[in-house]
Amino acid sequence: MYALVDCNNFYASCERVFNPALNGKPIVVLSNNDGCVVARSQEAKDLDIPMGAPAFKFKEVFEKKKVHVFSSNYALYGDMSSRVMSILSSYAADVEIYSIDESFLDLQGYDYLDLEAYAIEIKNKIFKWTGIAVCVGIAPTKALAKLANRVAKKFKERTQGVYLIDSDIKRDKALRWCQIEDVWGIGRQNSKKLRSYDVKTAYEFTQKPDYWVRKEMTIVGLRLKHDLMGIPSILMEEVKPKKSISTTRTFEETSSDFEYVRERVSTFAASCAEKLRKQKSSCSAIMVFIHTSPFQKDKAQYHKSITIKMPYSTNSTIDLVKYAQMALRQIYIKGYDYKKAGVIVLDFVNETEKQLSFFTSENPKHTALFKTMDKLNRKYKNGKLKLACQDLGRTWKMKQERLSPAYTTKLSDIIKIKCND
DNA sequence: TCTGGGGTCCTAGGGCGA
DNA sequence: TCTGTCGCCCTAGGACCC
Repeated sequence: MYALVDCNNFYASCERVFNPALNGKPIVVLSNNDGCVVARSQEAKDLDIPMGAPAFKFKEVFEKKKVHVFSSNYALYGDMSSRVMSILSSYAADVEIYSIDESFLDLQGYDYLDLEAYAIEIKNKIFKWTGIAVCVGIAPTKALAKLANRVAKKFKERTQGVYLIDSDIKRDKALRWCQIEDVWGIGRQNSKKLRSYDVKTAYEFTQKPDYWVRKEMTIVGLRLKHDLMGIPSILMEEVKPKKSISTTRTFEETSSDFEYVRERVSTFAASCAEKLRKQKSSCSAIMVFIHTSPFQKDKAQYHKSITIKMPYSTNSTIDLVKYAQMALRQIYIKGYDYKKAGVIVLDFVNETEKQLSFFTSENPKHTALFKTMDKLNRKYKNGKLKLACQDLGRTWKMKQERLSPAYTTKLSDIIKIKCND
């Protein structure tokens, strides 16, 4: 059996833990740059504020309905997440951290326990120790555990936040209840396609023949179908090293100026280089993309990406910026209004296992140079050392107008309690 | 005025060597 | 030596997740 433990309205719950005055009030948390709604409390959901709603379009609703709006506070959410995950690790030998707010627990060999009671214990301990409410779904496969969790969340009163699918009858009942677009792994495109074939529920999906599912939805769809039927096909995953690192941003305004885009791409490449050095890796390929705003439909659209293989693997900011600019020159076309760009680095090797190239290699001085630069940048966060091709006047900071304190990770932000004696 | 960012996996189709 | 086929690798693009 597998358990899926999922935190309820995670970002909103984190904000509430240290600010109980928010209990019962609608809360939304915005994405980077305060762009879209990425998390909502139940009260905000009840106000029909959709996931992904652009914040500027809902400004009036927020004011009118007294919605508490927060910028993403990743320091807080990351720390709260690791507290929850560390509790979970004491309940199963194999825990797969699936995302910041959910984990799968492999409960094979735990059949001698009363699994429902076990799940209630997990739920209660997490709430007691962190203040975060979770729901637990337990089933013979991961996709069914996801579904069980959905049932637990939807019928919280009846299930007390815990639901077990442990019989064919319960499985069929849940599958018939679950709309096709709500199935884990069925996205917008696939649900549209399935609906066009009159497949409306998870149950109807499992009734389609294998060859049909394989043909329409590739091997991924077929694995999902089997998993939903109770045949384990999506297995626990171990922590794998990263295959790519990216830095991508939407611009504050559109720009057709090459120099502006070049500066942005250089800064993104520099950021990737820093992330690479942090995890002690080098990369040997770099991908750069640029595109116009898909929302400005009246304007000419363009999006293009290019991958460049480098002659040696490197994590030097100077090298990565050089190759990123080289890539940009190949895809940039004058006359378009660009809105977004990004740099993705690929093909990693361990920093210490770099393959030497016969003709060209990384300048050995760069290693020492960037070691020092990283050290200084960690120490003096406000006076960042940069390359000259980056905008030196700009302290690149995303819009975060409604950021809550980093209660658990910054000494100056720790809550102070007044004692009246 | 203002619509996120960071990932993974899979497939089709072309190039290429055995 | 020529040609066809198979399978591997690579890339771009699309789908999915949170």
